[in-house]
Amino acid sequence: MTKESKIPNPTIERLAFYSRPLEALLKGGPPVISSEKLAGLCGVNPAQVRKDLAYFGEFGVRGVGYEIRDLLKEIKGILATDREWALCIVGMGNLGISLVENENFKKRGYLFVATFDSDARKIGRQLPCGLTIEPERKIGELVRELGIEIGVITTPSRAAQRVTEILSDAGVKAILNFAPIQVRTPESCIVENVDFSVKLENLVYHLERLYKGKRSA
Amino acid sequence: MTKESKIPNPTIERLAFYSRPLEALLKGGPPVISSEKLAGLCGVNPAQVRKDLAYFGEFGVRGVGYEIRDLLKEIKGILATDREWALCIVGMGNLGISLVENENFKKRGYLFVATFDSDARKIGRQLPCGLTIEPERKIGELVRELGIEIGVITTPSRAAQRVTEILSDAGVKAILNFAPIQVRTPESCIVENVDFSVKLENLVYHLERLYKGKRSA
DNA sequence: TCATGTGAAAGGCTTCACAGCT
DNA sequence: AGCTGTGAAGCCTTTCACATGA
Repeated sequence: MTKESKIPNPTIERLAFYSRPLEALLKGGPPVISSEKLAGLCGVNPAQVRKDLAYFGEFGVRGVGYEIRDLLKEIKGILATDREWALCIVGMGNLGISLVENENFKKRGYLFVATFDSDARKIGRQLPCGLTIEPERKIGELVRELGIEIGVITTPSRAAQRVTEILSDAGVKAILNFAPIQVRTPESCIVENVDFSVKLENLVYHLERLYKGKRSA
Repeated sequence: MTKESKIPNPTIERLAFYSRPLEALLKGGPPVISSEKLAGLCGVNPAQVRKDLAYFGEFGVRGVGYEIRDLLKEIKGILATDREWALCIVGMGNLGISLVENENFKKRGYLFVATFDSDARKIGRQLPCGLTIEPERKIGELVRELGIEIGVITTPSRAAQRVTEILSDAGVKAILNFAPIQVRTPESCIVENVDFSVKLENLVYHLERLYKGKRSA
């Protein structure tokens, strides 16, 4: 690619962010968009949009803007969302089920191909999406067999570390962890955490400040 | 409070983060913890921990560390999680249900007191937690009646903007949005977004780079 | 003329290193 | 002696402002 020396992490997050309105804009409207307009839709600075994109190449036309279809293709190529990824999920409570059944993932190429739980009462149950809940001891076997690269953890906190180890031993290279705990992984395995409560705590902190009449950003 | 001139946003997120292991440590073990140990548990730099806490006061004892019980109390006071918050949720699909039924929220004082949906087939259904799904037109009435300060959006993207407006008109002051779309709100209403796919896109970007043997942080 | 691409400046956050207490 | 609290340095990210090119 172009120069790609060192890409800021926030840039990667924003690329994913940019792709959302671009997808919507594909379905009608002008075929070209300016950095200013895209920035407006995403709530960021126009220069930010240009700089983010410029890390990876020159996708725009000066005086005109960015061709939406091309831009989206480039972004998907950069993020590697132009291919399908096989995922498994461990912990089939309400949250696990809601993720597996979520159509947004499938649309974006994230395919759940196996589901696991440790609860004997859940094992063997068939889900609406067609998958059957497997026992945790089958993780190693199925990860290898199905070429699963990403594991999703939706277990209670106390099980998260154990499951992380099982997954990384099985060869999973990336983990999306919904348990509100910091899991340790070997170098070979990347983790992203999703913690809803942290977001709520952010909100209530700022709410409280507003109530007290303090100015904050 | 102390000086509190301008608190970095990441500091607030980390405070929530710190509270997780502290809660676990309350149940046994030594009553005091050093910034180094807490930092280790959270995967951050010890100086970061000290600086974060020092924005709000002097909670530690030099040469000793931080009293766990006191520190947790202070953090909860700062984040305003030492009181209960009334929430409502709009969009009772699988994700909505999993949030309402999630015990973690209740434990932290986030109480769902009303649930809404626009689908006539769902309205009137009683949930395991005891709440009944109400029609969206009742949002205004119930928000006022129950003193709801925070709204959670788990609708499809296309409904998210409309619901945001209904909620903010009703007087909700903060919104936690799970729809993968940027919603616009009046100044009086704060938003936090949770987008699972963005996290996955981050993971696959880094995975792809690893496969290609490129070094990245 | 218009909007991109990009050095340079500004701003914000993290880490260092050590003074200050216990 | 040990660990906190904190100015200062360093690093990273964002924003500005304008040269560049359609």
